[in-house]
Amino acid sequence: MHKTLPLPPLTAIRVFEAVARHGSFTKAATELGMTQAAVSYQIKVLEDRVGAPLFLRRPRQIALTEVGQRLAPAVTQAFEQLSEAYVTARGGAQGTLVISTIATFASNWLARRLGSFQIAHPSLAVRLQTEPHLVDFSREEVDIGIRSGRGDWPGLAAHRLINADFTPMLSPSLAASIGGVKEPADLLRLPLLDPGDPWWAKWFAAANVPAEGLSSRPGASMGAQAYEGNAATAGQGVAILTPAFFAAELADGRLVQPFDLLCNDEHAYWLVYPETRRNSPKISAFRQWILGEITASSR
Amino acid sequence: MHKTLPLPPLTAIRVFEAVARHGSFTKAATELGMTQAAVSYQIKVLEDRVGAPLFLRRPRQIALTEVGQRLAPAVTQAFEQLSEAYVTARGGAQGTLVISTIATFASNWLARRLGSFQIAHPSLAVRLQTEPHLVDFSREEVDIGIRSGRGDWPGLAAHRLINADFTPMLSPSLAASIGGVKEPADLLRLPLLDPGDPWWAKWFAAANVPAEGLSSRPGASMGAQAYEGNAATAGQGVAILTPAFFAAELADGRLVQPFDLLCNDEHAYWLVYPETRRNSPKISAFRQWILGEITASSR
DNA sequence: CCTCTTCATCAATCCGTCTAATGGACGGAC
DNA sequence: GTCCGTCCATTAGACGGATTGATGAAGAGG
Repeated sequence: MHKTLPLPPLTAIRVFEAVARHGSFTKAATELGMTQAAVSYQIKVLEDRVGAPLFLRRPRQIALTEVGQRLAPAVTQAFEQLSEAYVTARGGAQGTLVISTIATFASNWLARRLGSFQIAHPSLAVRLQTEPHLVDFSREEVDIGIRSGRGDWPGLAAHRLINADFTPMLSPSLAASIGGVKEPADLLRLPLLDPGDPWWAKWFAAANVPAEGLSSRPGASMGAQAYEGNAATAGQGVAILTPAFFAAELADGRLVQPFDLLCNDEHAYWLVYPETRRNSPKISAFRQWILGEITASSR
Repeated sequence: MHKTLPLPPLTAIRVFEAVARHGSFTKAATELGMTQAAVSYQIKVLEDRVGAPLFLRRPRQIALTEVGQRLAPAVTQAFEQLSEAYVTARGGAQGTLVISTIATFASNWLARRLGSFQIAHPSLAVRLQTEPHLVDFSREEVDIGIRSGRGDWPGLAAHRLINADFTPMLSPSLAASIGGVKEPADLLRLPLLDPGDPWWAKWFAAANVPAEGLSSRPGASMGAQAYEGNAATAGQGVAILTPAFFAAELADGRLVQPFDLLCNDEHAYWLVYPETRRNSPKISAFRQWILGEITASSR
């Protein structure tokens, strides 16, 4: 049976290391930011534990005893290794940012802007994961998440990015094909992309247009805004989309938004991360960047 | 300019090491002899310092994050090194016993008994240094000292070994050469070894023998009991010696002590060592042995 | 469904560590 | 020699980090 004898107090070892390196209690105290008295105390503690003096107290200088000489190099080396590992880990911790997002946001918003973040933070590697559900940050190795919801996740900090507003959009040529879209009811003369989407019903209701049997209308059901947006851009029909996801298409005229009427879903897209990590450099870097992008694009 | 970033609390690192090794907070707590709550706290502290989670909290088990994986091996290695160095140092500290003694005691008492100590403690290497003055234990690498004096050294523990008694001794044949030594004055008919030794004057005074001009008597002055003892054994004269140093010669008849009258010097031979080290294994081993030898030889 | 195990959290406590002041020992300057 | 500056040791006292014990939440297994 082999009983491992307990290590002496590590603070004492650390102090010993500094003293051995400097050959002086006072200088070690300065380096460690503590009093010479504290150093003296710690050395005494360690000497008690080891069972032998570690230093010879000579006038104006100290010298390592044989025991001390045997201990010092290994201790110094161990601390160097520890320090190096810590720095590396810390660096690694700051070097990779793992984002868990939902596909819609990734493809319609993040993808085309992420480049500017990477340019701003060249030392940060970004790993983008799209997952249907909000990850549990304590179980998965994820730094930040982007999710839709109400922003009320316990233990998580949440910043509202964009509202899940929706309104019909179509290509200018498709609008022209019926002589322009002047009022909401005009849309019913065009093919609706995914007419079963509950957003259509909501929007027509808000527009005061009776629109029964929408879900029975022929049309494609694609389920992801990116696809519907592409289809609309190609002039294949009218899609009901979140404008913030198609700012570029609206700006350059590939899509038009015929009506100002926006509906929304009571929920929004949020940036979320564990409250406790709010000060992590990479997290605040990303937060700062994305919130800046949001205000810039809504201007 | 390169600022060394401070290491995180070492207790936290130690806890982390144990947790990483066991893959369990609870088991690590058991190994470290503390509560699971304390382990949890320390890990959190370290995670705060590192700036990233070190473990993924999965049900019924934990797993290292990437950062943790990078940190753990180096930390374990560093602690192994530390532990090994500590054990070695501790072993070395206990493996060598440095005795600083005065020549007289070494040659007349210690030398012929030390063997039994080494047999009793085969793992202890003994280094015997003879020095005229009491060393300063805080400046010289010495574990124990044997010195004559009054036993009142501040900061030092002192055990009386033998009194510095003295009485005349001579070889049986020399005594027979004058028909036997019957009374103190008979000694004056024989050559005295080192007649200038103040011990002679003291002893004759105590014996009520007028003995003027002792120091002017012809004789050898050797100054060390060992030499005088040898000379006396060889029948070259009468020496005034400390009986405890010649127990063997008295026992086997090489020397005789004609009178019971002992004088002494007010001082004795002492075993001394720093009070603070009284519990050091090698010191108590030696103390126990030498005090046992003393009582055995005075029995 | 209940139980057991695991980790997280909280408030209260304890003890290890540190500080400030002081003293002793020594070396160097004058 | 005397004074001064530097160094380490010691002490009492205060602070704060570490620890505890109780409790809660989550999940696995019977």
